[in-house]
Amino acid sequence: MARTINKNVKQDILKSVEELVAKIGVNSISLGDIAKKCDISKGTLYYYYSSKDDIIFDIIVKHVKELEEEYLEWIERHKEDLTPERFLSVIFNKGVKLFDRAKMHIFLINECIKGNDILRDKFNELWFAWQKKLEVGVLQAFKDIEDAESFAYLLMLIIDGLAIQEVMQGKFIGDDKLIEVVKKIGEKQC
Amino acid sequence: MARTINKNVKQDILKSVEELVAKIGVNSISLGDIAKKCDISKGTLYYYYSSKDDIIFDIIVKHVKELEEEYLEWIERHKEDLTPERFLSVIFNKGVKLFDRAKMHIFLINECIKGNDILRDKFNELWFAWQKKLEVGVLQAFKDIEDAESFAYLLMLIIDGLAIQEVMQGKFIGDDKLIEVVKKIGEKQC
Amino acid sequence: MARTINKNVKQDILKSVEELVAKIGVNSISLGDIAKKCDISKGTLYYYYSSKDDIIFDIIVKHVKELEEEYLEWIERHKEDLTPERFLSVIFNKGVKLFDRAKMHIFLINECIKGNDILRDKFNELWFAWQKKLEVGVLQAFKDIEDAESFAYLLMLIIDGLAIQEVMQGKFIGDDKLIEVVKKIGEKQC
Amino acid sequence: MARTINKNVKQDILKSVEELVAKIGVNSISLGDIAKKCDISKGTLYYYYSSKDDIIFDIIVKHVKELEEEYLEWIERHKEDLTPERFLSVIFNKGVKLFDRAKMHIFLINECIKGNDILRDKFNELWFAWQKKLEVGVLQAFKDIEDAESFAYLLMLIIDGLAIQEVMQGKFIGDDKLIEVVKKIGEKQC
DNA sequence: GATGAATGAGTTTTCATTCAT
DNA sequence: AATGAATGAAAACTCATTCAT
Repeated sequence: MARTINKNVKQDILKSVEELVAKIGVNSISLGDIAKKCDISKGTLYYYYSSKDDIIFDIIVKHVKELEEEYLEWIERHKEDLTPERFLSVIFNKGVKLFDRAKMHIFLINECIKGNDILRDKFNELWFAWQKKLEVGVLQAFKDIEDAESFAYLLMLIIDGLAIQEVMQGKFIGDDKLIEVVKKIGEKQC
Repeated sequence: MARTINKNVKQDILKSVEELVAKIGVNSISLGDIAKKCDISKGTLYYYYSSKDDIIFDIIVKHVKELEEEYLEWIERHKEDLTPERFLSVIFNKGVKLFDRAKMHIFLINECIKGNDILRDKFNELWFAWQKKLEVGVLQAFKDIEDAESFAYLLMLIIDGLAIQEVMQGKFIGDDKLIEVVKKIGEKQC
Repeated sequence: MARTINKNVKQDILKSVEELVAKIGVNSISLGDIAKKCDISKGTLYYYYSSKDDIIFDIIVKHVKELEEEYLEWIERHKEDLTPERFLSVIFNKGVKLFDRAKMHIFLINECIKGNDILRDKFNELWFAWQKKLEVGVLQAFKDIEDAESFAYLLMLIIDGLAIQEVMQGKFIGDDKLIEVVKKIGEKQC
Repeated sequence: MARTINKNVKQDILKSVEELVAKIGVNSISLGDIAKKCDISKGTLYYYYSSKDDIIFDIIVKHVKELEEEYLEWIERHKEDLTPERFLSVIFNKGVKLFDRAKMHIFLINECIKGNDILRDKFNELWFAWQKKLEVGVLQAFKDIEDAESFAYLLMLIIDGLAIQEVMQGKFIGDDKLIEVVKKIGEKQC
């Protein structure tokens, strides 16, 4: 019998899992939790996904795609007045935090490094694609930048670092100070 | 009265767990695995530690302490010729990576954010203490630095970001480029 | 090697176990708990007692003996003015409750019926001996009593029933009412 | 493995647990024992009940409800000729004993007092409800009774006491004598 | 398409008991 | 006389997965 997959059910599942992952992490959610949240049976879950890993894979793709899309949208809206401050502000202050996905971000990374190479490679691929798009924004915001690629890379590191800070609820020095420091990199020097 | 715990067994356990955590992550190791690796019974494990969390707690303390110690040692050895390049090099290239603890670092963070507040607060406390020590190094390496605190904070973010990169085996742009970029922050500008 | 048993240590153990049993029940206390409360090692515990059951056995003997002694002492003190009310009052209101041992009483009974026949027979033997002594008190308090034996037996049932009420924290009707009801049994009727 | 669909799995479990509890007590039965007796897996047990306490809770409700029902049925059948003797006889001789549940009764009480307040309150609630129904029987059997409430309470104490006697296999004086003694309470006095 | 009963291998944890010192 | 390190068997509980319906 050929399977006819109902897209709506799949999306329902993903949305529910996303919420659960963001709350309690990948390892802590059981398929029972997911089924209950979706108001479907565990059997149905297995009709749409062949394993728990399968679900997580889809979540990762969705997560990075959404981060990217929301970023691109923002850049598009502000392309006229893209000052370094505003650019860095959206990256830092609103970056992973804006989308309220810091926790999921870290949880997913953790899942990737537990041994699932396919998952990890997919995440890296998507992450790298985003970095390339970040470069475009960097060039727009910092006219005099010398090495936009390295700068974009640095921003990605900082985003990951901030995600960790966010989930760890560490002492944050404040956006203004952070922006002030990083801004210098893109500015002309003597 | 006062229990004299066999230090060797406790250290044996910690070392084994460290290796296992670095290999397969906190959630993936069972107490059975640990006991087998140490060649002791599960009962003995509980003689030394009252729970799995207890063990992880000790691991975290050990992990951050060691990172700190090795860093301080390095700074001490190089205090005569602490150029910005060398300083950033040890932080970035050798930071978490040097000690081959990136994976454990991320795994431990993940463990912290799963809901164990005590664990998380301890990690934050230790991490903040290290940041303060980093500030001292920053001041030594960058004579003209304006805001050493923010810079040290940035470095911590980058270290976390690099740890993620390391465990995810993402495309790394190379230390030289990264150092070049970050160095600018500490330099005088027009 | 002949064992030289230190009476004081044994008494220390018994006292501690008694307190623990009264608080959390026989099954819930571990030898570790006992050792900690006595401030001795588990090994020492095994020097004085060959098993957990051994300890419980001693506790039971001590428990019933003390109940009996305190009762006899009280009867002796009040033999001059032993009204039915006072007698029933001490049996009911102060019976098991007086000695604050209701919980232990029930816990011990439970232990006995779990399969340990030796324990059970010992308890019964002691309990029956006490019943016989109760009969003497009954005869003193109720001059016109017809069947003192049955009455004493009834009192034993009530004491057990009250012990259960006590530990279950059920709704108690009040001593006065209970005394009033039971008193009738011992009184002349038309 | 042959999967035999059993619609009455929950009832099977309860019945098996009841038998085991009556035989060896609550603490002594493991979920493994139960599963084996029901010929199901431990997993299945947890499919129907979320914990051991959950099972015991159901057992308690069932136990008290059944005691009550059988008593009410009996009263209904004998309402025409409810002499004091017959009434007391069914309460004492057949009360807890009749239904062969004395052991379970005590075991359940013991479970309640070990710290499980919810269990205890439930038991008390049910027990009190039964006492109220006993009062009705008392009024029917003893026309001249003054304080039916206290008398019913006394009967409850005696039932508990008899349950203990039963499980402890103590020396029983005989129903006739006990009935004779208690009967006096309900009779007119000078 | 969808279900939910059933599973079994896995997990963490407890604890009475032993024994060399 | 006393200890405490070590154990192993058993406990309660979890959960991804299967499959007949």
